[in-house]
Amino acid sequence: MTSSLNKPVARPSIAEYLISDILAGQYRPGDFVPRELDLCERFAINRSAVRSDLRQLVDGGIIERISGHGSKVREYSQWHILDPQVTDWLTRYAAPNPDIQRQILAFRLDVEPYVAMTAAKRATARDLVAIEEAFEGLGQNLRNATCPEERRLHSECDVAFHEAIFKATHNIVWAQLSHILRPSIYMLVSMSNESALDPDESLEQHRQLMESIRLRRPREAFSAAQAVLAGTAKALGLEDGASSLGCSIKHR
Amino acid sequence: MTSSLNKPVARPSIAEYLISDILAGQYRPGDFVPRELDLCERFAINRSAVRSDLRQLVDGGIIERISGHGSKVREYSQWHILDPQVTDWLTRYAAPNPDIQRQILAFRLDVEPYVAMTAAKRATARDLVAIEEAFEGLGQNLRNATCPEERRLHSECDVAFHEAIFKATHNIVWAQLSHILRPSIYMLVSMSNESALDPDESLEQHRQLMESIRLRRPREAFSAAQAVLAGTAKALGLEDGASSLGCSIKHR
DNA sequence: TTATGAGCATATGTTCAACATATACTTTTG
DNA sequence: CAAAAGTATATGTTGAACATATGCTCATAA
Repeated sequence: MTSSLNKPVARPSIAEYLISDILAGQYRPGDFVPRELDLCERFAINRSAVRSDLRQLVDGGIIERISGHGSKVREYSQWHILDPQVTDWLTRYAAPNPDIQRQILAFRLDVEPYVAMTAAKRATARDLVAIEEAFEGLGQNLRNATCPEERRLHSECDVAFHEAIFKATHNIVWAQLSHILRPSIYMLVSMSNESALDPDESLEQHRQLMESIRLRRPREAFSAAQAVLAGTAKALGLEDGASSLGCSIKHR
Repeated sequence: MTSSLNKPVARPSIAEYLISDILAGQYRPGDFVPRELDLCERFAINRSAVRSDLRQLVDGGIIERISGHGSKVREYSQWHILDPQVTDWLTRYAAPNPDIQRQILAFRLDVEPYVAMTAAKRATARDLVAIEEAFEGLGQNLRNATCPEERRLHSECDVAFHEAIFKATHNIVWAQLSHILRPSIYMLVSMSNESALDPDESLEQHRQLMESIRLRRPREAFSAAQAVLAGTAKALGLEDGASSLGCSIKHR
């Protein structure tokens, strides 16, 4: 019975422990992590569990296993940063590399205006409901920036807002991509919401984006999405990189 | 010694067997696949191996495991079609759903012109080498459409061509996305290359795309990429869906 | 002295069997 | 007839034994 209460807590998996150490610089690309048997002893679990966790790291492109030798940390560029699991780890266990932040933001700047534009053409009433509900949540959890729980809710709604727009394209690839990007987006909005920025302005930008989609004005939706992301970039102090990349979509 | 020769052949994994049966309609969404012990007996392997393979299917979002009950096939919409493994299975074991083809093509129509445009702005000499090498390969394996091996090579080069352009954006997210899209792109180019279409025209379209990137003409690259994809759509007989979606990028 | 190969130490890869837990169905009892 | 207890059956977890791959050491011969 009590064990059922402990279960949800879940042991911080060895994967998470190792990720944490890797991101902290304890093990760097090219280094070898401790061998399986040492990990077994250290965490007092069996080898099957260790190997299961190590496999997660392999799937994420984070380590490379060499038979009879050990598990080597791969170069950062090899990591599967579009793997939801990997991005989730990055979100929780690292102040991610600013360069990675910038590149993810640059990618969103490339992509989201188009997604918004497509959504403006194809969104159904049901899609609008989802977008609107997320927007309501944004407004409700706006003020109490002091409470961590409120902040978390606000970020969740922000993510849900963007996710609903992806879904409104009615293209499975975009929809799936939104799932993949979810942790990345969460990371970016969390960080940007912590920054000191006018919340009312941000809310207004989101509102304009939503309205453009509702009124089926693709070009306005395009611009509105750009504005929202520009706000995020500004909050993160990444305007430079963002603007230099933003040019890739200012051609309309 | 001989075993080392047999290894590369590899047993068709249970995952592949099940996928094949699922795609053939043997097991449909909502159905349960045979239980683990039956699969053990059927393929004469141990349960660990079976479970390992089933886990692959779970990772791909294809089945859902219910403790104490069985493994249920999930709805197609739940499948992780951006997972390279999944798309690879789809490529090899199914004449994929035409609707999925259309949506993937629609996605590429949304995305690749932008990727090409960005590549035209940022491509280095080294990037151009990769693009050019792939293009050379395209030309060399053009004529002998009779030989399956030549056809395979041609498709490989086509994929490499697109992949090199993704890489030339110098954005890790686009680069990773190219890896994820790789099997999908391979599937599409293979099918389009089997269709009767003027190979010289296709080659010329690729050449124009390459030249636009070399000469740093983003807007031309944008149009050229559209042309290449339009050719693919035409070859697949998907012009309708493609054009209805293509409007999402005809706004320049 | 150096290059090569056999053999050994060590690490990961694979398989197997036993036990734990979760779910569905059946039976029993009020 | 309904609810609860019990049972059957499936998946989940664990631990040990064995197989294979890799790197290192040492002996031997050119």
